[in-house]
Amino acid sequence: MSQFWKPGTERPRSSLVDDEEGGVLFYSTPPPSSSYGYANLEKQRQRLPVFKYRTAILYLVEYHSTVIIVGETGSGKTTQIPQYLKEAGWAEGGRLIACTQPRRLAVQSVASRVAEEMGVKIGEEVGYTIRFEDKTVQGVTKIKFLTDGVLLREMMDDPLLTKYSVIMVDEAHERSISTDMLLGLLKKIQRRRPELRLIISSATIEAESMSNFFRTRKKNGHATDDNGLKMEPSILSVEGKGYPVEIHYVQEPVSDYLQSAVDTVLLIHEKEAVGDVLVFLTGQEEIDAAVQILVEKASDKTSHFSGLLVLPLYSGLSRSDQDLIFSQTPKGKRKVVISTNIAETSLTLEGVVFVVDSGFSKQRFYNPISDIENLVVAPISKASAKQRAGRAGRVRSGKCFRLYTEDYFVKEMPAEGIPEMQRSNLVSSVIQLKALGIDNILGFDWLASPPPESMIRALEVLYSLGILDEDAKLTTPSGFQVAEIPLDPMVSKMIIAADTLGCSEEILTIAAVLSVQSIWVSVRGKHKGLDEVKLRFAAAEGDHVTHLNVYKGFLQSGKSSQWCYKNYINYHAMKKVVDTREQLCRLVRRLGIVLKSCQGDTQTIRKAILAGFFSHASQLEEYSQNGMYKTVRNSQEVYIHPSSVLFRVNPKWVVYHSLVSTDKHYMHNVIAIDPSWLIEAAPHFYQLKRPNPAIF
DNA sequence: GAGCACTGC
Repeated sequence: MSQFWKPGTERPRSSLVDDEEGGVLFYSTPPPSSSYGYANLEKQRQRLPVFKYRTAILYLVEYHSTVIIVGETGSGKTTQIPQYLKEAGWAEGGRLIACTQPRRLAVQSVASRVAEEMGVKIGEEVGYTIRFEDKTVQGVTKIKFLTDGVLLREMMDDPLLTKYSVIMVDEAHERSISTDMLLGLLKKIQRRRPELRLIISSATIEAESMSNFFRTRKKNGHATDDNGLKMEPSILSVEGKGYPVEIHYVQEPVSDYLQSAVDTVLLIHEKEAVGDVLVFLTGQEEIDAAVQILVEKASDKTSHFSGLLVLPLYSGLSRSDQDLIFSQTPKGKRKVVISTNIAETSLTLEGVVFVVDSGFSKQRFYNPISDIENLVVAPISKASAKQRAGRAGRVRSGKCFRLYTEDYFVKEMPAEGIPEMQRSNLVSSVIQLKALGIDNILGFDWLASPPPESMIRALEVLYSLGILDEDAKLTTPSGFQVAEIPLDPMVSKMIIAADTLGCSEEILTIAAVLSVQSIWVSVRGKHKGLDEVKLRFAAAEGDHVTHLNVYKGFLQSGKSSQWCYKNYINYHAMKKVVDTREQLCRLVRRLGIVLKSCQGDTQTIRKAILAGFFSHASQLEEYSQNGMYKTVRNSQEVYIHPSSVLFRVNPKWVVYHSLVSTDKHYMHNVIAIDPSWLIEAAPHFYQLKRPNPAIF
């Protein structure tokens, strides 16, 4: 597969096998699937680095309860190991082989690749499951790809995951919350089901700590169980097939990595051979600034910088902007993509030969005391730096320019990032563990323990919502109902309250809208138009009711994309809202919730919202000139976000959906309320916090 | 009058 090509000529064909670890490949030309004969595919399979280890892997899986596979990008482990297992008989007798991925797109693309290699139709012998999409057939499917979140959900019906013979947890090094939870629970399952085999696949040598975690011994001290199965995890390394990447460091620390990144791109263009450039910065604002500087340079037709084609890449981009990034670089041009971390794991760009690494990314941090999540620009880990550099070695040997010193890399950069578990609000995780019968949350065997303060905060929130009782057990029925609904527990509580109040139709719409990023198109510099359009939908009660108006308008337009375009509404987001709402309706009906509309009674709707969000109440500061509010819970200074329809309206009392913290704490999605509803919705909470209700 | 790294059920 190691083909080279001259710029301007047709690019070599590539396939998804090149990329399973790195996420999803975007083809600039459609893959020539018709030319893949079976024999051809078989040869390709045998050329993958992992093929040499086929016998070893099968031997280890046979005799060890847990196998840890350290494999670099492009080793082929994700697509091949499930097939080896199937060929060795692990799917016989109605059993299933599972392979989990952190991302939905990866699940779909890996599954279709494996189905193609096996010459079967996707959804039959090889299937996949992601939320809202189950492409498996019971009794037929033998290899199943799924997100780790889906496997966690499956445990609620089948706690010991009895239908699986082998579970491969892929991308474990990413340490997402669901991967960490899954690993802790799988360890528990293995104690009850010693015959279950686990394969943990990771790109980094964190294998040692992973191995320690899974090291279990029988009480009698033997390292094997009665059937001779070794309890000691084994570790196997598989090399990748990336090309070498030359690493360059700066001599002196840089004071302005943005400027330095721009300078480096210009230098590469001047001195280096052909090949696209990928620059890692932290966020949209920074990226747009860097793009602008470079575009200005490139627009000077007389300078040789006119050969630069500069493009931004972040998740908020529209479809059409994303298409530009994955299109072929025009003849005589050098493509420069300036990206967030999205290009580190989720998306793979072809043709990158040079990487510029700022050494920073935006990371989420959670403060359990204030209950606020913050996005902070923070230094990346060595593991991330390595991953970023690897992006330069996909088509041929490349170069990575790190905008930090070698000394810093060696002596100061942390080896691994902080697991997400330790940087997040844990309300959803705690309720999920409770639903799985894990009573002692604080004593759970975590791969890395979250801060006790975060767990205590989560328990408090769930208790105040009436989801947990005094003994920290799920309440009946609402605790169990909330656990069944795959949404934030505060949103789920709102849905359950709507059942009693008779406005479930409206609240399900609101829940669906809150689960997408934003239903408005992102408009830089076009705020005026958006604001005017918003007035057409704006409700005096606030944003949630405004969302209902938009949803109604969308349905009345016949779900028209034209209508969305005219109204500054994100069509794809609205389609997702409709989808999600449908799924939620189906789910809550199963829980015995009756769909009913309150026919525009916005007071009832707001009361249902309060049932979940009473702890997010804020009061306008008296005599406040600048719209300052204080939260009722802890007198935190907050403001209504300018995107809200209640911005500058400043009702005396509001309830917000979430806080966004930048230079100020902004309340996102706000409704106006009557404070007496708070006591009505949560007497326990408000009596508890305010023994003297004189403030009302 | 301002801004959202990235996922997932």
